[in-house]
Amino acid sequence: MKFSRGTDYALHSIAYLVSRKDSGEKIPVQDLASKLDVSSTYLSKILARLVKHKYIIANSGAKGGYSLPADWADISVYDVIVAIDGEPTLFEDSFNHGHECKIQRLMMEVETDMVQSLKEKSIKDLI
Amino acid sequence: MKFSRGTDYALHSIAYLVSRKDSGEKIPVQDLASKLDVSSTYLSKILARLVKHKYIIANSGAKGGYSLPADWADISVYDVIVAIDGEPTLFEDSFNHGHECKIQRLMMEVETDMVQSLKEKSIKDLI
DNA sequence: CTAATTATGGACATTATAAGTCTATAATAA
DNA sequence: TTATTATAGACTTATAATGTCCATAATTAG
Repeated sequence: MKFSRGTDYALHSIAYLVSRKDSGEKIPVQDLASKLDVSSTYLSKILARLVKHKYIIANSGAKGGYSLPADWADISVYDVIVAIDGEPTLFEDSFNHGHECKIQRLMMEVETDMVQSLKEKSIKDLI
Repeated sequence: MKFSRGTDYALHSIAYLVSRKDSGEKIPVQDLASKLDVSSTYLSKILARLVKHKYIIANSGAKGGYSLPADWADISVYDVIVAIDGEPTLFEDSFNHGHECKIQRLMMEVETDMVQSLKEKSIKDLI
């Protein structure tokens, strides 16, 4: 019933990138990892998924690191969650009674509301 | 990011009890277990938690089984979830930056909305 | 009363998944 | 061309949910 720690790492990483965006510097994973007190190899894996989705930009080589794309302000908290954990689903009905199952339908409503709510939360709100 | 299967078992069990309440019969765990195709020993453990919270009534002995309390209609989906999984929390901030952490605050909003939504869903809606 | 029936509880085993590590490789710029 | 950075795969570890087994307690039909 929780989002993964990876999502937490991702959100904090992006938040840090946003806070530093005006400096123009690229931030290597080591910097982020020590900031968040997480192993850099593990954080790498998390960030790689954000790169795949183009929510951050990876720059190899000396003076490289991660930076934000031009359209960073459009990213929502929902986007980050999907990139890390996949589609958030609150409830998996073990007995697939299908659409006529009231329990399923009821929980789906809650899930839909939550997703909507997450989509409305922008990365901009993390500043 | 999901509610446990136990919650699913619990909701379906209660829904069945509700659907049969007019018959006045007590439903033994074997009946519920075969209905849901779950082992009865495991389902027992789930139901025991509902009994502790007085959401269902256990009756030992021959012709015994589970039944509903007088105030069954007041039970919410939220109540059942708390009884089985404990308080639902969507997000556990690994870096407890406390209240000044925007990420934490933002996710807490989503969580609060979800809890509110679950509290509004009544067991009556499962009929 | 007593025997059959039902629930409860504790210890244990299993499984699934998240979390994390290690190491080799690819990319890039100084 | 070398140092620096990211990527990727295989692997281990940790943790929690899930499930089993068996002994015990409660209750009621007969």
